[in-house]
Amino acid sequence: MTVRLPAVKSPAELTELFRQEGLKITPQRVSIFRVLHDNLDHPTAESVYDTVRQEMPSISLRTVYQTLNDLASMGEIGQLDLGTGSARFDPNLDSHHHLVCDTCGKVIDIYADFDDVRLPRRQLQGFRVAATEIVFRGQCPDCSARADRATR
Amino acid sequence: MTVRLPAVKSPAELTELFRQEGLKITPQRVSIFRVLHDNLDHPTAESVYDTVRQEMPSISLRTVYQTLNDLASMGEIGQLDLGTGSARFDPNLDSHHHLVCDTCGKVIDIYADFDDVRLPRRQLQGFRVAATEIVFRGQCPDCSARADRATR
DNA sequence: TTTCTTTCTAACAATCGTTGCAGTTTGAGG
DNA sequence: CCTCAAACTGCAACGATTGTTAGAAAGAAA
Repeated sequence: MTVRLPAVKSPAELTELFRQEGLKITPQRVSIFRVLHDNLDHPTAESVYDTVRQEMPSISLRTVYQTLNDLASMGEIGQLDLGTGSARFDPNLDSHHHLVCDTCGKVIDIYADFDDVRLPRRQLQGFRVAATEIVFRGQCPDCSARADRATR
Repeated sequence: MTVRLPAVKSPAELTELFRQEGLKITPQRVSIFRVLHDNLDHPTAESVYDTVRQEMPSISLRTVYQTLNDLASMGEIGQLDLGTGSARFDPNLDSHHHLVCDTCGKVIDIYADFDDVRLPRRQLQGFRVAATEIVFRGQCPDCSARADRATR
């Protein structure tokens, strides 16, 4: 098990990338880039929307989804489904794993390689494995405390 | 890494369990029990519905959801969200992991304990981990073949 | 700068999986 | 049988996400 560090792309870099792809640079997109860069969390489309709307109240949720999907298909951000109802976008591209609170939905990154999580060929049955995701599920300290209080 | 075997509960056992809980034994429920028992797959509510409907055309999708949720909250089946659009119910309760085809959504059980997948306390930050899920993502043999054919 | 083409955005409607609700039906104990 | 709480059905509603389209705006060319 090895420990590593996160890494994200800046708004300027993303802007340049869009330009190279022949995509237009709009204030909406730049705003979204900024929010993603300032956010090491795992925001939902809705939460990016809420943040962007503070500086650009007219933006539509549709545009946020569109831009996040574009970024995801360009491979610039990741997309997670952790069973919390809505998809989460992950500005952190490093291969990493997740610690999820089943009570409040909070998500924490785990930077660690579990080198021995490999399947023997016999179990693969011809599958080509492209990625291995590990999700640790449980309760965050806040929710644990709240639960303890309720039981008393 | 250790290898183990699956296990499921029979319709009779589930019936008995419901009786003990004071829940009624209805033909709908028994039908659903049977389908789950014959199914080592990871059916969606919709697919259980389709199967049950063959012998009981009048059953409603609502009832299927209801019963599956009941079973899940009694801890008799598991519930998975593997990002394939809809929730999957897992009649297999043994702790196990999953191999998912990102193209067609097929899910295969992996019976193996990865004993060394543990988080050091320093990374836990007070979290209580209740379960560890490992998802291997990739392409199943069928979809690989189809993709190869398309590229040629 | 003006014009033109192309792409984007906003608004709205539609879809999908799932759940809430209201009225009707039914299993199980008396 | 009867009764009655519990379960069933059908449908409406809901949250997340996507399709559509008219109008606006960006970038290129003149």
